[in-house]
Amino acid sequence: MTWTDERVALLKKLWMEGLSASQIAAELSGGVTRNAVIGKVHRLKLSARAKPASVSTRAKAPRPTAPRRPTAPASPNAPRGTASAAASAVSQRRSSPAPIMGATALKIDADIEVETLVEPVTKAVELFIPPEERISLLQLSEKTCKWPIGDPMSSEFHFCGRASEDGKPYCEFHSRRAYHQIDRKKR
DNA sequence: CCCTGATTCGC
DNA sequence: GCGAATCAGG
Repeated sequence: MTWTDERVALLKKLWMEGLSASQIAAELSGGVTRNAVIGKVHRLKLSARAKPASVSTRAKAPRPTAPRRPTAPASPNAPRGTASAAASAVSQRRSSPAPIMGATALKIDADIEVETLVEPVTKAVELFIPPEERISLLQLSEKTCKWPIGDPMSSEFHFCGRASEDGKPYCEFHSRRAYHQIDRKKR
């Protein structure tokens, strides 16, 4: 398939409406992949989309230096898994499914982070952790699941604490809760 | 594992 | 110009 004016127009429209590249690819007929969409979007120089304002930290140009095209169709080899054992420093700043916000007044500014502080702790906890396994904030380590459970204001508040594997911040169960799309539907 | 956009570079 | 492969991140 080629990029006809119509297809490009639709691409622009959908992209500006905020649809993801894969969604747009699905709309456009012909085996168009999301990569094709993204590539086109870049060529059209319209990757801006509906940016709120500022936050244009575009400092991300890796430049791997290594050749990218293997030429061979499907290489059984997976040159992945590079160096990762030396992990060590476990940066654990953001990405907390539930807000830890104390009652203290932390200046929140007008950041977008706010949305994150809204729906996390819906109703009851979906996973019961035996009291023996519960751990407090101070007991968290690099190998414990850091999924918060309960009301931060309550004395019942605790963290999952089960083993988190491979440098991940959460155990397998909560890793899904954290990353996997919950309502991947819509459209 | 799922997904997102960003980038590179052979074609 | 195109887009698969790859990266980096949630």
